[in-house]
Amino acid sequence: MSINESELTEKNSSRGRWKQDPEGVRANILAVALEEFSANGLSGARIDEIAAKTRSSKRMIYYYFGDKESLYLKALEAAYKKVRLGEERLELDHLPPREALERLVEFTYEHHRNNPAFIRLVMIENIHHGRYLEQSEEIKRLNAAAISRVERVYRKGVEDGVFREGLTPLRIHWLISAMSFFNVSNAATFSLLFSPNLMA
Amino acid sequence: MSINESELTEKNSSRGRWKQDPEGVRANILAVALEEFSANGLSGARIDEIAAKTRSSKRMIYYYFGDKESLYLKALEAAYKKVRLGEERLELDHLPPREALERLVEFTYEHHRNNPAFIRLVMIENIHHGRYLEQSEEIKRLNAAAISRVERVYRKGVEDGVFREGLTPLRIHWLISAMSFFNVSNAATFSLLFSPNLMA
DNA sequence: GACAAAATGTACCAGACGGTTAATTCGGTC
DNA sequence: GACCGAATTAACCGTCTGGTACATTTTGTC
Repeated sequence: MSINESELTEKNSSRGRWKQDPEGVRANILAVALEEFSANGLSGARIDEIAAKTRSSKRMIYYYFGDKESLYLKALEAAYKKVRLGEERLELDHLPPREALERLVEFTYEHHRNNPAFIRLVMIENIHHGRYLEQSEEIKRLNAAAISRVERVYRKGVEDGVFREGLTPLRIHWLISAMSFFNVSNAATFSLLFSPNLMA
Repeated sequence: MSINESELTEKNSSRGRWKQDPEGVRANILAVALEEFSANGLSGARIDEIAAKTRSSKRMIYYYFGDKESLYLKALEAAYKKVRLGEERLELDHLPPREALERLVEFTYEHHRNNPAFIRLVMIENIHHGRYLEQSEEIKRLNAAAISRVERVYRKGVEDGVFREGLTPLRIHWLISAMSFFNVSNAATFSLLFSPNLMA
């Protein structure tokens, strides 16, 4: 799943001797697509532009992904996979509830801060009313797992008496997301409010 | 050029007598544009589509607004004008600080909830890194005024001893916005988490 | 009612863009 | 070393879409 950037630096000087590397090409296209879609939106992104930034060609995009929308969906999937996998690696179940929650919050905050592309993709998807998210059983599964993780931590916390009752895992997830998300998502419109004459 | 134009077929049965209403046309175009841009983004919105939903024509859009980006900017401006004007009408200065703040929070929350088109436009603008907001002195002015309002309320509140010190008006504005915004902005991706099997 | 200026209608275009066709080359296999 | 399917290339294509040219109608003014 990692993108191997080694070799491939062959100069096809003598012959048209390109290396075949299907998985690499796929991953490379996906990475570029993620960046482009997140920067320009689904309709704003240009297949030709994506192709140009890729190590391969436009034809390959269609060969592996079929059409623009499918490519977008795969990019979205990849982005969600990354966050959720990161959360899973925290191994919250092995921690006392309070620390688990702290760790989750910190991870989420840092992840969002370091991955504005993900945030923008989610914003874009929300503008589409989640039309594409909806089509991905994979993403639904990943998100359900995320909620489960929160639920396990919360339940244990309530049992231990360190968390108050009456909250739902969904609400907790919402709170964590909201605070971490908005900071990044609305950074642009907010940074305008930091203009000099406002800092009096 | 040819002699026989044969144009009297049925060009305008009732003597093409359309009404002229510049301001109305302008406003109508803006309203439709706001809706379309907020639904499809800057690149996703179609001028032809906007024109079709308008009472006038594509020609008029270009006559009054020049090009697509300018139209988008004017729509964005109109949206901001509406919120800020709403805030101004609250007349917070005439209220005790605590009530003023409550009133502002409630207004913001309700406004965002009732104007998802505005929220989506702001999201779209953030995806563009605020490239267009930046160009509008009008919006900057409106936002600065909004911060000032918060500042006056906060300062009076601190003087009266009902608010604690150490906060900045910007931070307060941020908090109010964040909580009201996320609810609407991420409604789509979150509603998927409400799927039946998650409500256990 | 003549005239200019503002406002609107009609028809059209050039380029962008998503997607395709058909041919070529690679990697492995027998 | 012939053969086949997977991978890849290069050249196209049809349509969509932002934008325009030009004619025409309305309104205000003298």
